[in-house]
Amino acid sequence: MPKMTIPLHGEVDQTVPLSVREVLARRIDPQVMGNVVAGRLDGRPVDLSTPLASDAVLEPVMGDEPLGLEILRHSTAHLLAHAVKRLHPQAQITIGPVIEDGFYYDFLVEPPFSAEDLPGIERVMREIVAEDWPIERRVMTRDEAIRFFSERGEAYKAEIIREIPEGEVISLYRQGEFQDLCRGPHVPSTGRLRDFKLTQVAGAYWRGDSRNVMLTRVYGTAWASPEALAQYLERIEEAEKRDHRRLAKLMDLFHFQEEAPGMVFWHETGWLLYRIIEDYVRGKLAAAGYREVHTPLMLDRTLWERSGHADKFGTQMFSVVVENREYAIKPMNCPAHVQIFNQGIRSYRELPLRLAEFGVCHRNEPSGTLHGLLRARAFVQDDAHIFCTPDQVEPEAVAFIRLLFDVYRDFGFTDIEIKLSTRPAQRVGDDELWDRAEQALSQALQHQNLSFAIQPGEGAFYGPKIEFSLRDTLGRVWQCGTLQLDYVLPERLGASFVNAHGDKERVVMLHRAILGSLERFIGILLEHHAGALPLWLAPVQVALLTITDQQDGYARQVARVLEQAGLRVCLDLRNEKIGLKIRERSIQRVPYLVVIGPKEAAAGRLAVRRQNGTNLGEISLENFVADLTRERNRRGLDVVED
RNA sequence: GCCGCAGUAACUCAGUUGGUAGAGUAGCUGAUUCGUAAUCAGCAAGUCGGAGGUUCGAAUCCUCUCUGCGGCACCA
Repeated sequence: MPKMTIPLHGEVDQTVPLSVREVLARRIDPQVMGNVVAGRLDGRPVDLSTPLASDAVLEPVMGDEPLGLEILRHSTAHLLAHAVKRLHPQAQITIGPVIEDGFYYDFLVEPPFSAEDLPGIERVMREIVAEDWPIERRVMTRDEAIRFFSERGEAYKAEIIREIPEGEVISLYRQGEFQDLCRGPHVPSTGRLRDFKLTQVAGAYWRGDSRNVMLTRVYGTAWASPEALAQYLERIEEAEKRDHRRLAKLMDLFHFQEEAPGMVFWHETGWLLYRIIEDYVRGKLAAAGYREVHTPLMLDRTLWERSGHADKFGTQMFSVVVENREYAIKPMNCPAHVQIFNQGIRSYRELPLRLAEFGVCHRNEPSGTLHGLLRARAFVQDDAHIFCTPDQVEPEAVAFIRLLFDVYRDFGFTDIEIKLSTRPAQRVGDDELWDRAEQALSQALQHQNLSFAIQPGEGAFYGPKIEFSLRDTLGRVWQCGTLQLDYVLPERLGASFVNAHGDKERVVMLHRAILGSLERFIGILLEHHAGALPLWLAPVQVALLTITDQQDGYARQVARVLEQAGLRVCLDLRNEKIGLKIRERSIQRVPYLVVIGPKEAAAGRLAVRRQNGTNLGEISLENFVADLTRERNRRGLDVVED
């Protein structure tokens, strides 16, 4: 409904104060009133029960607008806590905020809930809804509130109240026998909460700190209508269908197994995809003046001590002991690249020197974090280090950002988030150096009219950095690209050059990656496209499907022509029905399926259909090759014209 | 690493209170030569993640351990 604004002049009767609900009910159709969850008084969200004390401007807050949904979800979080307390009076309530698409509530409860407890909790929630308790606000002093919760054994609530700043109003909301500390506002009664579902349980640390106790977190979702709830649940299902680990099985790309946790077994088709991407980036880097190198997988521990990695990340490095020497498997390539830079005496004339490497890195990621390709222990980055003079930092940054956007566009990603992380409290280098470094990076971004967020204090101790994140079709954000300025590593590993005056000068290093880990990027790509990769990336681009063995000869000829045009072809001559062949290749996400029967063989043509089921009808081989070549070469710029 | 859950045939899963494992798909064999998302029949297939324990007897109960899944913390 259109936003309604009610100026209250003349509506407020000082002797008998009206509530927000009463005033709104005078203007709003009773049926519509059922969707009003709260009011906005001079722009401030308030409960419907709020008495109107003075003239103001009042608007209704509908359940399906963003603020209204937030209120619904927050009230549903209270409902959840209410149900939990009813089932487990000894449980302690802590916090229950609204999050994207839902809410959660953290409890201290022994033993912790498991997923089987959710239906029972949900049942009690629905009972409380049926009881339709009014939700009432009241205000307490700090001491009253602390005493109130302490007496009820709610130590966490009391702790939260102690930390509320002086002068802030402390309000509680009551529904039946349950009361919770809350700023509000809330829906007027529990009967208003209908379209919700508890989705999962998980452990979560009190205050997000792993040194604290682990609480039990219950996640839920709530919406303004059954349709909206159903739509959300469908969206979740859709996302599950896109899971890259599931797609990998269907498409026969890779697998994991117990003996190599977090490390990928790439199958033939998956490795083909991997090489397509690696070769593409390799070409881009070469064109941008990078030199590709290759360095050892493991290096003596002493080098990592000198570089500072052993100190900071030692526990996350794999190591091997042989003949009393300890080698650390590299978690990154940079110290090795410095070794290459350090061979001989470098002149300023050689700078900038850009060293790239597709080297396998290993990081002992904590076991609980592994997640298919998206968080692996062995991976390859499109990694490179630029050794340059301080003056070259900005132009190098500009060139890098251009290259990065070029690459992202080819992969079909245009929605990029940029964050600049500036000097942290713990850092090395003087302020003047940091001023210059931060300015070089931010000017490089501004130079290209890119908008970016600043994350103050989030830079690495050795220099500021820019992070580039992609937003995929499901709206999820993935950090991929990075550009980091580093003054420390050259210092620690003694990397310098001779400047134009013949003096030795410390070189500046830029760490940079565009895709980040190739493994992770492939996982993102698969989920982004639901496995249906753009033509240029598809490991198999065309499947030729024969109707009977009478067409084998013609199909072979067609395959040869397509292969000569540089297309990746699968020739399916099996004695199977065409329906089965189409089904299998569709599941494998082959972009183009070509049916070859007696008709096509006789006419020397092709019956073409897309992976998504669109039938393109009969095409000549010549036109087919031309169309596909064009589509392939367009890469990310392709707009499929159906 | 922490909390919860799970691990049964190549894959997806079923297997009531303990009584020596079952389906669909894939595979193999045979038949079928077929027009746009599953042709039919037969056969074969499992130390029930691993180790230990309880028991006359364990996929099932207990302990330990590994791996995976969902979160949390972490992510150079």
